[in-house]
Amino acid sequence: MFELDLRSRAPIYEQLVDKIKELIINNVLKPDEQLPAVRVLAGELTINPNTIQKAYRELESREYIYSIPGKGSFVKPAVSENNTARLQTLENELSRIVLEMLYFGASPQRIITRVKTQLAKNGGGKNG
Amino acid sequence: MFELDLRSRAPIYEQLVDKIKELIINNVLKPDEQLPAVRVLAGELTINPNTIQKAYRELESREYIYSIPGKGSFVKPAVSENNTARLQTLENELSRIVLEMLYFGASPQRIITRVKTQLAKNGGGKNG
Amino acid sequence: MFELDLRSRAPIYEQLVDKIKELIINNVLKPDEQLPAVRVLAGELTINPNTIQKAYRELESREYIYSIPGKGSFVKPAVSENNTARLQTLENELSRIVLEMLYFGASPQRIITRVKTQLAKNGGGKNG
Amino acid sequence: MFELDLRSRAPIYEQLVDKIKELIINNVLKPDEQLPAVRVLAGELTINPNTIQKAYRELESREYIYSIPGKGSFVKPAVSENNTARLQTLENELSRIVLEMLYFGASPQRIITRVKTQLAKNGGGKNG
DNA sequence: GTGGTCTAGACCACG
DNA sequence: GTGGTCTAGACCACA
Repeated sequence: MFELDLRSRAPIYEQLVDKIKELIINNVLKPDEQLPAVRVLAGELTINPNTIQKAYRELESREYIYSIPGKGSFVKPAVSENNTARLQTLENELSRIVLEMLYFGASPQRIITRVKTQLAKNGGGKNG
Repeated sequence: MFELDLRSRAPIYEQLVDKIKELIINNVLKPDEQLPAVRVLAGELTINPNTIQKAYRELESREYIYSIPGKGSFVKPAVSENNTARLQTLENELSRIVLEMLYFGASPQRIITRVKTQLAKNGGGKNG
Repeated sequence: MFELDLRSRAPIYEQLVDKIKELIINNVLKPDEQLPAVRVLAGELTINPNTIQKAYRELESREYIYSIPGKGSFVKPAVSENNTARLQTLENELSRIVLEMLYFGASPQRIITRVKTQLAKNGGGKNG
Repeated sequence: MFELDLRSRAPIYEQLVDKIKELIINNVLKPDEQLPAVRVLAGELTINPNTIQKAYRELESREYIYSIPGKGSFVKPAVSENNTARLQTLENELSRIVLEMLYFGASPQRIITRVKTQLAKNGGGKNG
């Protein structure tokens, strides 16, 4: 299910967070779908259950998933409202990256093309 | 000159690196302009000179600045060549962010507009 | 494991970097082998752990080793690609040294022999 | 006469030492030829006379030049004897570099060719 | 346990 | 004056 880079500088739990976030955003994990149980995933990835736990807690606090005690963790359906703050943050990041690409010599054309390609792949339907 | 968040999880020296990188990319700090002396900046920010030095050293190894012992630290003029690897990384980040914006409800139109606005501001001249 | 010259003008951390680099290049330290822990090595050499860490950090940014926080530091397997710049630098050094050897009276024959001997020892297999 | 990189990390006096050493080894500065006076050179290079002084002192202690008080500094003729120690050092450097080139993927053939080319250019006559 | 961060304060090389 | 090096010792995050 996941591929972790145990050699990476990035903490394992953070890699997990990013991977799961990615799967959710790409709609691979559907809304309200149950995530693998902590122990199961720990077994599969042969890493410490505490690390999984930490990743899930992190995802929960960032509102990508929700947990029901005794039942498990589930993908939280995205709400297209009240995300102003988050979108603002993302827009700032976007600007920063565009600027940095220009600084390193990317042509405006190349940047626009890249964005449009990405949008063509994912922007047509509703989240995927 | 800078605003640091001493409570943040991000190390101070890394915040410094990011801020200065930003100032350089935004051409606020011009090529070959001298950066504040280690001790001076440390005094202004009331943090340890070693922390500043660590940030400067990091920026130097990432080729954003250069330091001349006994003289000071200076903004390194950008060379727009052989940045393939860096640009690749940035493009991946770009894709990720576009995807995440879509997930949080931003319309493709809004994203494109934002990018074009940014390019209009900075893509015409020479990073300025 | 190492011998340091504390009186030398060369900084301790730099001597460390050179020694370790040498051990890696000579395949004494094998790829993915763990380096001594910062505190352990500091204890053995009776120098400050920060100095060791500085050396390790330097080696990491030069891509000779990689560090996993909480795990340790390890020898990074060499990738023989895109080292054009580094090889160029080394070739210049090579020329300089050959020239200097001639100046101090070494015969061309002696120089060639020395190089060939070195290549015979290490150029046949895979750096071993 | 010289080109100094005032932005380089390398101290100016050291750059001077290297440049002059190079000129001597390449026989551009002939044996017993007088070097430019400290003040003159300082004027030409617009750097501090102390820096020139330091470079000359360094070259003298390394036996590349000799100074006659009140007269000036002169190129010291190379003696092809008693250079065993120096040649030993150079051979070690040579080995180190060859090894490092191999490590970074240079073929033995490429290394040999480079050395032979250098020898062809400079190894025919007596010092150049 | 590991490496990473930060502080306080000393000393040195350079120009 | 500048940046560079080093020490001593504290605290934190990760697994």
